[in-house]
Amino acid sequence: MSAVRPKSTRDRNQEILDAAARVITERGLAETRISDVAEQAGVSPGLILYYFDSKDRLLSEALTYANDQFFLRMSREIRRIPSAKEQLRRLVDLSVPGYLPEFGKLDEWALWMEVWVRALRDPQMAKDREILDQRWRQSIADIVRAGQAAGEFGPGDADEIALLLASLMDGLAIQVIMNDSQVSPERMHRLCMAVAAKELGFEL
Amino acid sequence: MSAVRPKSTRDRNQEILDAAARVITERGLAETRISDVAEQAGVSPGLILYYFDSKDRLLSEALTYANDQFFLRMSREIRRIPSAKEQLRRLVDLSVPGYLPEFGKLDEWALWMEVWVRALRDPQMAKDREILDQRWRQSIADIVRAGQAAGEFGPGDADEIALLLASLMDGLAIQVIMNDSQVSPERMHRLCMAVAAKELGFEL
Amino acid sequence: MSAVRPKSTRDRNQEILDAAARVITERGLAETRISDVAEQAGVSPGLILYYFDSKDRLLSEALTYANDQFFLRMSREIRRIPSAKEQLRRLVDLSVPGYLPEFGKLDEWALWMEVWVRALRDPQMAKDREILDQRWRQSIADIVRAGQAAGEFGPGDADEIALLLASLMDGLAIQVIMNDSQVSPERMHRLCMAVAAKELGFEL
Amino acid sequence: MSAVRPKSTRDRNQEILDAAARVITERGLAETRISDVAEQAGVSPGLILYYFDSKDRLLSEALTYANDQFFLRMSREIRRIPSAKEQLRRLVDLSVPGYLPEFGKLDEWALWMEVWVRALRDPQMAKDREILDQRWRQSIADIVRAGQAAGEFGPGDADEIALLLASLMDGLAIQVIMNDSQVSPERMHRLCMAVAAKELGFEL
DNA sequence: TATGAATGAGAGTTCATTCAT
DNA sequence: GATGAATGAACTCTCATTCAT
Repeated sequence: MSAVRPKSTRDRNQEILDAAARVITERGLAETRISDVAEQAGVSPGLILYYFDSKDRLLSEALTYANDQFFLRMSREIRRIPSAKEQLRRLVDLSVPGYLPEFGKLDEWALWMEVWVRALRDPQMAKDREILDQRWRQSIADIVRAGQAAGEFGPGDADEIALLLASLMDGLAIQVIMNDSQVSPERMHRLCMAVAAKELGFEL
Repeated sequence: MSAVRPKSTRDRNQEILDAAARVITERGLAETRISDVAEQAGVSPGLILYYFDSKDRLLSEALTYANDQFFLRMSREIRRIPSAKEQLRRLVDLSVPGYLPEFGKLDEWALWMEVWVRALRDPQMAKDREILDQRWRQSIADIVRAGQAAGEFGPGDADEIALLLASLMDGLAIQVIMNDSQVSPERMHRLCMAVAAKELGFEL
Repeated sequence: MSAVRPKSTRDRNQEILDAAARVITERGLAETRISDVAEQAGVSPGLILYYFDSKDRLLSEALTYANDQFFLRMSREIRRIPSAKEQLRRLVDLSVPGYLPEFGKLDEWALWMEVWVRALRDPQMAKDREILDQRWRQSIADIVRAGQAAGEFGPGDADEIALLLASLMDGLAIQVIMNDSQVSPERMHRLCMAVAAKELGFEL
Repeated sequence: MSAVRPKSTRDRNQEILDAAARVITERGLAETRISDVAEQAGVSPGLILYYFDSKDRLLSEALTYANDQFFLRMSREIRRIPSAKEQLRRLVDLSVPGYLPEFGKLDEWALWMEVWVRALRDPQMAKDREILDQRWRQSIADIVRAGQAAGEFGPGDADEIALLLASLMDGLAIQVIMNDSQVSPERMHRLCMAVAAKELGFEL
């Protein structure tokens, strides 16, 4: 009934983080101002600082928040797939920027690269990044182990293979989101699956 | 008030680019001020703008310049090694951050990551990055082809293997320079060489 | 660090324009810095840019604003005078710099000259100047027509006479505010009235 | 024979003043940089300061120099005309900006307006301006007196009439060079000649 | 004379942050 | 909770001026 109802702290927090992630994706971390985030969130710049103590805090939280969201979405989706091989394929599908037309090219990876650069000098960010990355590799390793247990994959050190695949995807994704003329999403996808097939001994 | 002996334009240009690269490595692109570069170069801030029309121009040039320098140094060194396998090993040695104690950990890779982030929104940087990256993959592919011609390596698409190795190194290096507790320089080195050995059919 | 009680946007706007006009009058357009205006207005330099997007914008607006104020003050005063001849005399009184001891010599005319110079290259200023100038000549022409209707003045093209008188005052005022030793305020006043009397056929 | 021959101090001085006048006319005093003048003169910025002690000095001298040149050119031309009435007409012809198609519209007047603004706060410029202006009015008065002596003109205070005409031309010229839609060069010319005819009792 | 590298003193502008309302 | 006026600390960039060559 009331025209303007104050939102719960929790809602506002998320709204602002969402807005921040969107702005960072669009303009890059360095070009993101508090007022941009405020505008995107439809609130005043002052309110941003009311919820987050400083710009730095806001941006850090936004970066990990967005990555977290991505991870959760992907996990939820993959958990529903019965075959490990298909899980792996879906994971690659979703990780190759621009491979699935329904997802933007930049979105997750651009943020992820900002995380890297920031983590170089921000210890908290570095810590967060390590956690996120290990969780990511862990979930790949889990798929590998599940596939091995199910007989879908051959033997091999799951953690080593996970590190290989995760790193390869990182390295290739960089070039894909840069629109490198020689590294198309399709080529990235093919190479990732080829390496996975070779390492895990399955047919493509 | 007091003028100092002028240097040749060419020298100054390089001096300033060197200084800029050093500052960017140390503080990060976002935290690099013109006055930092000036101080590092031992000149006045005004002079920086005298040689480079704007801060943006300076930083862009510094990034590609530094990468170029790295590539040339590595090429020169590798060219002197007779065996392709040893060339590859040396290339990995030099690429793994912190693997050789005589090289700093950050240096090249930190700059390289700044290039990525910047290239996302700066078309000129994007163009430069693509050129640098292709040259890099090319030189790996050349080693592969030479090794195949010499019978050191087994068959395989040299360009594909080069892309695989280059991307893998990119992805792993990120984690290594982040001091990821699970990805040491040694582990990165081992994994790169293992993949190379497997793909190229040579003994470690 | 310490914030001061905010004023209404409208008030602040006028305060700043007033301050700017005062500073321009005192120091000249070329020597007017944002910080001068800020100091004069008793606020921080940042606030000036908060209200006016740029220094240029501020100065342009200040110039037309001040001229506008002058015109309104003069109009209000003249409207109260019943006789056209006396209206004309009062208009000349107020226009001759330094003629009335209670008015500063520079004030309006110095600003007006800055408008001229700026209008030479600033299209917006040129447009504003034309409007202000035509309004000014119009109000002289109106006095002339009223006097003719009332039989105080003889016949003649009111617009032509207005242009003559306005231009003559412009040209003379320049020399008066320059303190030209041969063109005193009194001489300017006498000459203007003499020309008016001759053109309009009234006794001084 | 020698490729580059140093110019005489006198020549260089004039070249630089000419260049400065041209730049000021084009860009306005406020936007004139030493390097602009240097470029226009085809020399290095350093040399400008070698001939003129400071930017201020240079600009002041350029302004009076250009005005001086204009006055001398006009005087020379008028002296050759036998009839005072025709002398006066020619003087008006040359003074109305844009009236004679072979002369630029801005040129002299734009510089002259810069003189006014600068003279407000620069005592030396003020002194120079007064001299130039009195010389100008004097030469008009001389024509008037010559015409009266020759019986071309009726009686009247020559100095007063000169002041009237000079001021009227100043005031009208401002509007003409501003491209005021209601004050064309022709209208200015007509009005000046009409006032002259009325004051001096001659037929147009 | 002439050049142009080099300096340094600003100036405008941006923007995170504060705080009265 | 929410706003937005206000501050002030940077920072980039400009430009007159100097001076070794």
